Amino acid sequence: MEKMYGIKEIAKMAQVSTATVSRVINGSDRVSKKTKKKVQQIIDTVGYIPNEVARGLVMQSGSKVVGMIIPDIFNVYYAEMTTYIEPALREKGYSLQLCISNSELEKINYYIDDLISRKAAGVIILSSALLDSEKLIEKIRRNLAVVAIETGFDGVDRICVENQKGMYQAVDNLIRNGHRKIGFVGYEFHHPSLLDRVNGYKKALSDNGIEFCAAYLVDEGNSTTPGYAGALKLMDCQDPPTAIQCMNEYCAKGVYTALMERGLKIPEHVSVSGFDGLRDFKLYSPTLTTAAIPLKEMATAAVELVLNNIADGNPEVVRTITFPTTLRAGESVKNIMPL
Amino acid sequence: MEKMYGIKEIAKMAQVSTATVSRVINGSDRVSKKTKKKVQQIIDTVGYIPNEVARGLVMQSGSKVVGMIIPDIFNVYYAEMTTYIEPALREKGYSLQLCISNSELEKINYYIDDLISRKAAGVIILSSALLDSEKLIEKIRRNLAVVAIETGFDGVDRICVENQKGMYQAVDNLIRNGHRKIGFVGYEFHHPSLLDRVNGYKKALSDNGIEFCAAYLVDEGNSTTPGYAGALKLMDCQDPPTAIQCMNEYCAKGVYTALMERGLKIPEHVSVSGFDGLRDFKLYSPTLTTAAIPLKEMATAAVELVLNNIADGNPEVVRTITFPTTLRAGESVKNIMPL
DNA sequence: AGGTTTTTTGAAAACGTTTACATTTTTATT
DNA sequence: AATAAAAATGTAAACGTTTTCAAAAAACCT
Repeated sequence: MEKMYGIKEIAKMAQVSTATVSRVINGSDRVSKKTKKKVQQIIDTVGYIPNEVARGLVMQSGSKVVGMIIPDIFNVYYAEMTTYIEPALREKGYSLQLCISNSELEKINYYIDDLISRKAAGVIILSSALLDSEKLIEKIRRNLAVVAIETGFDGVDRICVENQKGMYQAVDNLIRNGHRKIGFVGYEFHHPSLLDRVNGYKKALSDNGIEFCAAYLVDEGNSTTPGYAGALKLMDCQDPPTAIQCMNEYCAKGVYTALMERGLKIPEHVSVSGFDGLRDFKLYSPTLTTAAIPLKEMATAAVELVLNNIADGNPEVVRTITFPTTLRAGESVKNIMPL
Repeated sequence: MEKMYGIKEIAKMAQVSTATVSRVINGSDRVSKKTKKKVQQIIDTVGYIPNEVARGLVMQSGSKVVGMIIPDIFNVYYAEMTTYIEPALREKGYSLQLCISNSELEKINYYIDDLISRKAAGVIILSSALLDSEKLIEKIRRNLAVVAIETGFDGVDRICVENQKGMYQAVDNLIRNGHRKIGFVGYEFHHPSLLDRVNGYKKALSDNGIEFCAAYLVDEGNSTTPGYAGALKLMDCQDPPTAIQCMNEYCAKGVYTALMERGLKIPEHVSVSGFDGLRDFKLYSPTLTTAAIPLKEMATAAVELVLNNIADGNPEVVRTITFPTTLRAGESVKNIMPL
């Protein structure tokens, strides 16, 4: 990693001042065609690349980096988010610093300090856990443009999903297909969003005059293994449900496996309905009827918002953008309505 | 995003010089206990966080950032890599800049320039495509500590997998279980590693005196959908194979689905064998027999190597570290050897 | 006390840029 | 050809740190 050419060397070679070189680099300014050409030539031949660090220092612009704090890149929900956010940022000239938090407050703290000290321009926070450190939020707000996606963070701009309404629709759809015994797999409280979903389930039932049955609500966690276990548990009820609503698609995955192993066909024997609409699960067979979250739109909105906040500073009064889900019909729900 | 305290403000408040404050911040140096305490107190109360940008500039240390260029974060292979690499870097005080390339050379070029201009310390490159831009590699080598993982990059330190040997073992295992009609799903040439795997398959056959049958080699791509199609194609042979070896686990996923849909039990009717050993696919049922790549060890080695190169500069003569695979027995292979 | 060593501190340069302001050159106007 | 206006260029300060070197203060000897 030998000594790089700097603007000074370029200036000397071109026999102009560093100011002129700087102006050439940054295009815009007024430089004569002749010198511009001369300087550009030298820049090209030596392959000079401006030092963003120095630039950031003098311009007080911070480095054009946006941090993204996520619990886990392995979870396809976050992976898909990342897939959308990174290009959107890059398009605007920003780089993405990936920060994997495991939902640990300590790590989040570390990353925030890191981003601040690196003069990152902003941060997008995704978290599956409720965070409520007043001090942390204050620190973030003072130093970074910030937006949170579906997170318990209060006091910063947020991108949200209509979890309750979405779940209501999904369950209502089951009911409209004649189901009245509807199990719910994947309950676990560690995030308000999840609670909202369960409330949507309950509300759909009660609005349709169906009594909530505790045995139908399986609360063993919201990933694949609990989904698997949950489906088995439901099928072992003395009066098993005819349909299963899942907290998310990880659960649905487990439910599919469990039902298949039991020799129960979807949707002939049991209907299944999901939540999230992730790209990775589109290959299910039979295709899953699911309440799809507009992940891409959310990602775009988050980037837009954070860029806004970079430009204008975080707003005094926080904004919340809420996205609706869309019920995407698949083959996993059967109409059992008596004619 | 108000004006932050700088070292100057701290110095003024503490009534010392900036040099002293700097020394306190960086611990090590010789400062009297009294002043150290005084300064530290002020730092703590105002919540001063040093400006890494300025620090990087004067120290010529570059920013403590390592880029990671990957084709696609959605692919769990890369997601799992990322999961291991990020914490390993963080532990050493480095941040990860995520660069999603879609295997496009143009984007890779962009990211490299970006990393260089930001004075990143190094870059870890994963690529599913063969890259051979002499000029690009030269530029990388001159400006960044670099290591490539399983990539066609020549001329930089590399982390590799014994693809051929691994596939040989996997297929050999099928043969030892009595299979002689062995299909291969997922062939697609866009990377040397994949070719190596196919060669391993062929070699295992020939070493065991089994003639290679072109109809058994399905080359429609190496992801889930082609895996699905490939399995159907194989089963439609007039003399279908008794076992299917997959290029990777995405293929295996498709194969599983296809066989299930055909009502073919694994391993009773058809044995299936995979490659990669990714965490995400451990939930398969029946569990997949697979040639597992030591992803975590590779990630650790990559980080170690890149840190070495950050410290000592890229070596004159490139190093290659090759990792063996491990055959992980699951339930997907049945022994049909006649007794 | 006085001198010597050691410890602690500060002043100022340096890192690689951008930019306000001043100066020089070119162009336009008469 | 002289002058005014516009365009191009250069000088030097600034960004927030670290660090070298020198100076001041403290500690230790006789």
